[in-house]
Amino acid sequence: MKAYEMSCSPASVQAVATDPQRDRHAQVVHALGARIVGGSLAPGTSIPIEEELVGELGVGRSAVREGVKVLAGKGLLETRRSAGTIVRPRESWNLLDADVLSWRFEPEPRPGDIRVLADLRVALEPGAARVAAERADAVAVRRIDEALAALYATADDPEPFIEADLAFHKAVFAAADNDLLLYIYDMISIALRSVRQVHTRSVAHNKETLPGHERVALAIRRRHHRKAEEAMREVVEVARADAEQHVRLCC
Amino acid sequence: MKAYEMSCSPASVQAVATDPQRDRHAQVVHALGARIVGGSLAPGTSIPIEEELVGELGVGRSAVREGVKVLAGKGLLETRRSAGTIVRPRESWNLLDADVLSWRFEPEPRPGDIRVLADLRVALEPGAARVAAERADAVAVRRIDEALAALYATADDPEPFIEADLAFHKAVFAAADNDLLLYIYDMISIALRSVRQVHTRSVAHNKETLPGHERVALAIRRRHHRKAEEAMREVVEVARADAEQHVRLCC
DNA sequence: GGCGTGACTTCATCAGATGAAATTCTCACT
DNA sequence: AGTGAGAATTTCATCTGATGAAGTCACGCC
Repeated sequence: MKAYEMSCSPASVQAVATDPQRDRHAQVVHALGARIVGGSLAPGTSIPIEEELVGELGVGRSAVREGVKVLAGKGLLETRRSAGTIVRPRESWNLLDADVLSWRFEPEPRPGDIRVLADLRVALEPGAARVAAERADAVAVRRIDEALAALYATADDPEPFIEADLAFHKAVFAAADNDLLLYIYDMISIALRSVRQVHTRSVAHNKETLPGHERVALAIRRRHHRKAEEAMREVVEVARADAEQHVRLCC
Repeated sequence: MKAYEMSCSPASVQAVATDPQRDRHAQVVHALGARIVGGSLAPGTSIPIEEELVGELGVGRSAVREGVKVLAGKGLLETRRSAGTIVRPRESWNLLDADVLSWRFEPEPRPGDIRVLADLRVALEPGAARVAAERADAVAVRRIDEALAALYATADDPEPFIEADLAFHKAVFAAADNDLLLYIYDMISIALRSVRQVHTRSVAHNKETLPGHERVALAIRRRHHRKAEEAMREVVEVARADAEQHVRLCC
C-alpha cells in the first residue's frame, strides 16, 4: 500500500494548521496572518515595528519574531533591516498553505472565492479521476467503493453526507497514487468544508448526486479512464452550477 | 486585468523560497529542511535538542528557534515541551511549498518523482486548458499568443526553449483566471525546471512539440474548451511518454 | 543641484534567566 | 513483583537586555 494514501482524517487536516491557542508565537501567526489574508493589512504596506507589536499583541519580542518568521516562510511577509517588515504581494503568498487557505475561506468565503473553488474542481477533478483509473490498485478501488457505500448510507443526514462526499473525492485522488495530487485535494477540502457549511444542501439534492458518484466509482473499478473522467466532470460541473445558483440567490 | 496573472518572473518564483545565504535563521531552515525532505532525518525521529543545534550549526538559540518554527509552519516539524522536536509524518508536509519542492526536486530528482510530476501534469493541465478556454479574456489570449511566438523563436536554443515552454504553460494557467490554479502551476514549474535540466531535449524534439502547443493556443483563442483540453492532453501525454522513456534509458 | 557622510531606525543575533509542561526516575506501599 | 504518587529532570517557551549590522534619511559641503 502506498505510504501516504488515506493518511489524514478530516481532523488531522485541520491540525496541520497552526493552532492559535497553543503558543504565544502561534497567536502572533494567527493575528497577523488573518489580518493580511483578510485584507486589513494590504500588500506593500509595513506592519508595526517589533516593539509596537510586542505592546499590541501582549507578547515578548521572541514570540513576535518567531511568528513573523513563520509568516515570512508562508510568503506573506518580508523583513528588511532598517526598513521594517512589509506585506508581500499576493502573488508571493503560499496560497495552498493550510493556514492561508483557512484565513481566506473560513470567515465566510466571498462569492469570488466560491467561483474560484468551483472552477478549480472542474479543472482538477476530472483529470485526477482519469489518472486514478490508470493507477488504481485493488486496495484503492476498494477504498473508493467503501467511500461510495458511506455516501449512500449518509444521504439522509446533511452533515455526515458532507464528510462522506469529501471522503469519496479524497479516495479518488488517493487512487491516483500521487502525493502532490492528494495534497492538493486535502487543501481543496479545507476550503470546501467551509463553503459547504454555507449552502446547506437539501437531502433530495444530495440523493440526486449519488448516480454520478456511482458512475465515477464504476469507471475507476473497470480502469476506464475516459469514462471516469467524463463521470467526474459531470459531478463537478453540477456542483459548479449549484454554487453559481447559490451565489446568485443569496448574495 | 487580473491582479495576479503573469505575476512572477521565473526569478521571483525562486525568490519565494527561503534564501539560505541571507540570514542565520534561513541557514537553519535550509539545513534542517533539506535533511528532512532528503530523508536523512526520518519522520517520527527527534532532531537534536536546541543546545546541540546551536553547536552543530554555529548559530545562536534565537536563530535555531526561528528556523525550527518556520519548518513547523511548513508541516515538517512539531515541537513538544520536554519531548524534543520531532519530524512530522510525510502526510503532514506542505508538499506544495516552494522550499519543500526545491528540497525534493533540486538535488537531482528521483525516478519516482519524475513519474509523479508527469502524472500530475496529465491530471491538471488538460483541465486547466479547458477552464482557460472558458474564462480567457482578450488580454489572456494575447499573452498566450505571445508565449507561443516565443516558443517558435527559441526552438533552436535548448535553454531558452525550456523557459519559453514554461512561460507558455503558465500563460494558459493564467488565462483560467484562478489564483489557486496559477499557484499550483508556479509550484509545478519549480519542479519542472529541475527535471528539464536533467534530460536535455534535442532541438529536433522541441520542434515536434510546436504543433501541439499551437493547437492549444488556437483552441483557447476560439474558446473551444473541448479542443483546448484535448490538445493539451496530447502535449502532456507526449511529455509523460518522453519522461518515462528517459527514466528507462538512463536510470 | 549632486553627492558624501553621519545620525538614526529597525531588524538580526546572541546570551542569560525564568517558567511550564511532559517525561522519567525513585521509592514506598500493597 | 507490580503499582502509583511524587520528585527530579529534560526540553521547549518566553522574556529581557545588549550588541551588531544594514539600510534609510537628512543635512551640509562642494
